Amino acid sequence: MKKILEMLTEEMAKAFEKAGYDGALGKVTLSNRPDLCEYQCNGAMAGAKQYKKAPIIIAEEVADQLADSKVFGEVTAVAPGFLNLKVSEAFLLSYLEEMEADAKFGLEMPEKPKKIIIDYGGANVAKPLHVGHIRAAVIGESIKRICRYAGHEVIGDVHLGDWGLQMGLVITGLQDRQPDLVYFDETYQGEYPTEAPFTISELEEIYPAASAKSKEDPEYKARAMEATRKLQSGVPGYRALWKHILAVSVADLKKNYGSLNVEFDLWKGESDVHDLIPDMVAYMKEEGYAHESEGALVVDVKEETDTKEIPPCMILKSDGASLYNTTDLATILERMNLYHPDAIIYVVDKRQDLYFEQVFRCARKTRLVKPETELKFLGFGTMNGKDGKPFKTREGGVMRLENLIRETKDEMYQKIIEGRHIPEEEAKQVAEIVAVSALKYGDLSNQASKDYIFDIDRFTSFEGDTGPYILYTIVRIKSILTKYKEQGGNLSEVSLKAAQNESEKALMLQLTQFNAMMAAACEETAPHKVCAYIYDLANAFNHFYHETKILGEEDASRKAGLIALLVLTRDILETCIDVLGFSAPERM
RNA sequence: GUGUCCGUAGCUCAGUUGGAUAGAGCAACGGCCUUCUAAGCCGUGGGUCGGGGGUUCGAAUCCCUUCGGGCACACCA
Repeated sequence: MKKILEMLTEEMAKAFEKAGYDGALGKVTLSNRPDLCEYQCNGAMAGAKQYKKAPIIIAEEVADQLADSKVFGEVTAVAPGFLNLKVSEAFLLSYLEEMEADAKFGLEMPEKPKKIIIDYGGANVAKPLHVGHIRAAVIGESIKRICRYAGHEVIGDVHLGDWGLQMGLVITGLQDRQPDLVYFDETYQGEYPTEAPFTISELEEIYPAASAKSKEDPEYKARAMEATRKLQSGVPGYRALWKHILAVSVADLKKNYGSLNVEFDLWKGESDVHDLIPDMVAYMKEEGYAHESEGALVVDVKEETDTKEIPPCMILKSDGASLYNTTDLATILERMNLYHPDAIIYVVDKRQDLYFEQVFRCARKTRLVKPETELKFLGFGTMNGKDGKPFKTREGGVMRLENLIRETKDEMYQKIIEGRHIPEEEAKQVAEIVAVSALKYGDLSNQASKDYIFDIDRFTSFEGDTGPYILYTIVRIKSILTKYKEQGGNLSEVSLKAAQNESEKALMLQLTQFNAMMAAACEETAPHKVCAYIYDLANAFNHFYHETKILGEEDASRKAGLIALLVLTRDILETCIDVLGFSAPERM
């Protein structure tokens, strides 16, 4: 289904042509003076020079051609040459009817859907998620859902940090605590236990302790490195232990991501590509892409057009060990082999911009990807505290994601029971749903690439541009629809009617923008556009709601028309919050 | 130093890709509930779009310059 602006532009282009001007001048845009008109066309001014005519003359001539337009209800030429436009109620109604009948509310599906992999986890095994992980999770999840809704095939990958020295540290730390574990007996031949010899909270204690110790004690670090080596070379006990660590960790991560409605299709990690590295490195050497520099193996990635210095992409350290670049490149290789994606999107802290630029260039140069494969870096900004500096706990430490979520839920719960009489169980459930909306909307309503200030009081507020406000609006609609059904109404028997007043028309016009908005949000990977849209839509609805009696409407046909409008509004709002990654309760 | 992003109301942020009088929310003030959820709606005040120059009919938006800030610059991830 065409976007409404496209249809209006076509109509306007015809009018320009009929009046003897270039149809390309007929571009219609949303009005920036809603007090004067709904849409506008500035083509007359653009064409003034070309035709050596006063813009207002051109505008008037074009307006004359639209006198009996079925699309525009009102066209006025205004000095110096604006064409101020209002659409006809009949056209608006037909547009909404078509939208309503469409499964995607008028959003056109791509002719060739793309296969997209989104890498948006970055969680590390044996380490708890902290606030730094929330943006990747929230933004990545939303982009995944937006692209999926827009008709693409999207695979979300958590890409765990499950390999390397950090695992060696955990294993060494564990060995000190439980030296008699069968896993450390290298002569052991039997089956290993299926139960892990530790819990997630023990794991979370072990890692920081081991990490701290290795920094001051070189001997300890050497042991950890040896453990890492044994793990990577496949010593059975170490592998078995590692599998336990992975399983216990992943279960915990799933729980935490799950509490934010974040789900991954793939739980792959750095370990999955370990075996691909030797061949990949050999290939890069053989083909002459990689060369030695200061003892390390690197691939030059600078280009002549660069204005800045781009350091080479390092493949192997001077001690021959692989590093982050190596696994990232091997991961690209694996993804291409297994999934043949058209695009890979990395939702990562924007500080890694240059690093990913190097990796992408290296992947292209060494032909790990096809020339047409898109590698996209979607960098997000830092989450800061009210002081504008990176978010910290009151004590100054890094806050665990779990705690942040819990605090937000507690805050929400307090607000919900304040001055209300809601059963405790329901209040708790609602608090969870609303808290997730507060956190996610607070994050997503900002442009991803910018830093933003995390303000729990603001995000959990029911007033203003917040998640709870959006949910409240949806709940209001649901409440009316429920009552309508209780009064014997049937939602499947209602049909839209032409707008009868300004607030109703404004709401309808806002609804028509859905497809264009969603297409832009997908194209630009910009969830904040969805937020801005639903905020406007919620405002338009609340304005309309205030002025219109719905259940009290006496004309049954008109009432059914209003109900149909409510249903469509609810569906659009719920579709939008769903792609943002949260949902609305029935009551609140 | 090089590169890069940013600077819009007291605070937090938009700004439809160059259009009319730069918009929201919060905070402040004033109205609206015997009527579908007032967690709402309506209104008032608040701006040299960091500064300067340019491009043109027209600039918060494009170019140059300058000031201020964030971030990144090969053996971490």
